[in-house]
Amino acid sequence: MTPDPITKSFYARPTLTVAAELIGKVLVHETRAGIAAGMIVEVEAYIGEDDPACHAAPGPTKRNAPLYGPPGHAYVYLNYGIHNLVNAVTEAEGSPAAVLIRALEPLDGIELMQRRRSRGNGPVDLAGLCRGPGNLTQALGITLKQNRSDLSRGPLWIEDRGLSPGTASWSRRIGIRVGVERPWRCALVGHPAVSGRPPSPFGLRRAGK
DNA sequence: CGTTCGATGCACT
DNA sequence: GTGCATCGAACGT
Repeated sequence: MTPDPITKSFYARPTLTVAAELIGKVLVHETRAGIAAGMIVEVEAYIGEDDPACHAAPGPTKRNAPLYGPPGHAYVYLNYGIHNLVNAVTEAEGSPAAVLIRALEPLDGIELMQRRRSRGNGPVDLAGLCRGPGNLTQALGITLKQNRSDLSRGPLWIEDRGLSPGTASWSRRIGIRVGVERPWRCALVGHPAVSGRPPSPFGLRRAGK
């Protein structure tokens, strides 16, 4: 028996609550190629126009419109011209906030995911298959077509299989230049699929010309 | 080990 | 024209 997709009321709550409870849930994407799924092991919260790292910081734009839309929908966008990143919209309509899915433990469709991630070189090891927000969307075949899609209907959804994920803890968000101080990243302690970029002591990088 | 840098597309100013 | 919620190869130590 396959569990039903998590419904809208789950997402229509404070973003930090949703983020914490998404750990251990299962992200599933079904395409013509088949089903691919993994347990969520790492997320980050982006909350409101006051959060400088949130895409809603400049106020409503064409790009961030899904953040202002109904909770329980996907916000997918292209980053660095290469990577699709997937979020679950939270809170309420008009309250721009979302949870970024950063890493999964592969569960279903592993061969399919290997194929999608394969760069023609060697195979990707299991722990690295869905580690990092850009890698997991590639493995699941998530693209901009899934932007604004309803996560309670599919073909992209999140379900509760009653897994016992282990202990999660909060830390600083990764890979952003502003709003770094907010400890809004939630990840399973010691899980091999969690993306670990240790913070460099001098993270400043000057873009030369 | 560590850090740097190129690839790449699109929204935003 | 600029700047990313990234990734991984290519360096240096």
